[in-house]
Amino acid sequence: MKHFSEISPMAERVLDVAEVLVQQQGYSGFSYDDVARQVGIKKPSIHHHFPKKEELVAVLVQRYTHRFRAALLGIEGQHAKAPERLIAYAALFEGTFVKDRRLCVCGMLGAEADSLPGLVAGEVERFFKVNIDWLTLVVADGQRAALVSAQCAAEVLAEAFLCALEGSMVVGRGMRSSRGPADVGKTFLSTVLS
Amino acid sequence: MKHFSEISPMAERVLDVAEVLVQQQGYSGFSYDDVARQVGIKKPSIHHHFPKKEELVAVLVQRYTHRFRAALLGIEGQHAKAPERLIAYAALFEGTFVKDRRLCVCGMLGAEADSLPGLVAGEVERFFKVNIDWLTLVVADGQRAALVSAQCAAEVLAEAFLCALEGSMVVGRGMRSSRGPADVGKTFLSTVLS
DNA sequence: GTCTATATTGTGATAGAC
DNA sequence: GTCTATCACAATATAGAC
Repeated sequence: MKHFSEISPMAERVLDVAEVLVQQQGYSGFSYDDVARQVGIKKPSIHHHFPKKEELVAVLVQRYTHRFRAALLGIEGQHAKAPERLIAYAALFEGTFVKDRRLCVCGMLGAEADSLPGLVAGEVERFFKVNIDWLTLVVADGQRAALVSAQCAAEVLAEAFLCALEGSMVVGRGMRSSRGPADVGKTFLSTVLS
Repeated sequence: MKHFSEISPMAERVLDVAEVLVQQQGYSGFSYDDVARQVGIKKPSIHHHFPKKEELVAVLVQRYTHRFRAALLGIEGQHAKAPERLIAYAALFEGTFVKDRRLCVCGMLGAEADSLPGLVAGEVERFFKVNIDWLTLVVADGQRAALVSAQCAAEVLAEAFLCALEGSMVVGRGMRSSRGPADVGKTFLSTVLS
């Protein structure tokens, strides 16, 4: 399989379109024809860049995870303390959700995990691991500085926080109204930060 | 559209099978043929009971919401205080998830909300409203008794709790391991209960 | 790289016999 | 109520010309 860093500009455009489609319709909800129409080339041309759907989406998730890691690095550079970092993390999800109530790519694919090809499922798993690992480090740091409640283990708190954010997008979509990830994240943090 | 209380035994079996398929594969991920094979009758016979997919799933969600309300009533009968009620509520989700990592029907459909027919989207919205309303009453009661943190409004806390539970199923599925709704619910509550 | 054409399979849905 | 047969269409995917 190709690595996302060595693909052509047109393949990049394909990924851009497919990413939004995954966020809106899910893996089984979008087709090569949807992508082709939005990109402005024909269906077989999409197959030229990504022979199989499984590969297209796997590369898409790889790129998504990579960009997420870059954003996490950005947060580390902008905020020194755990509480600010966790708020900035929630803002990442909010930024996705405010654009037409788009879901996190891996939130959507996580829900569909049962019917996902192996390659894709593996990349989704990796995304969540990366996020929980990073959150665990931030939470543990906050606990050492007595800025975050030490009532629960860092890893447990980290995972619960991630679940609340992912869930807020699903629930927010299911109800026409409701709060977004920023609000739910703030609520969660208000019970955990000192 | 038919009401779920006045359908034949065979239609009930169809709903049973379709419900699990929705939880595993989502609305766009299952087909009338999948249902037919598992029920043991042919595809057109499914259409006889539910002419359109939209109707089948709408009735399915109606029944799901109804059963959920019955379970909520059961919790009120078994537990008097808010903390116990909230723990029992999380156990409801855990009960679903431990069966082959099944998702909440409306967690799955909420993620797919963008590509859902109107009838179905309406029923999903109703499910979430019912749950948040009930949770809000329980949380408010707990706050009055000083058993639940009054730092946040009852409704806000209720919605965050629901999000954490729905999210725990999505994330739990996306990672091969991870905690289930019971663990995540417990973590959330440990920060909120006195 | 892109296209037309096509293979193959699957989908929701209907007609009409039993 | 269930079936066989069939429709119209959409899906992933490939062959081969340009």
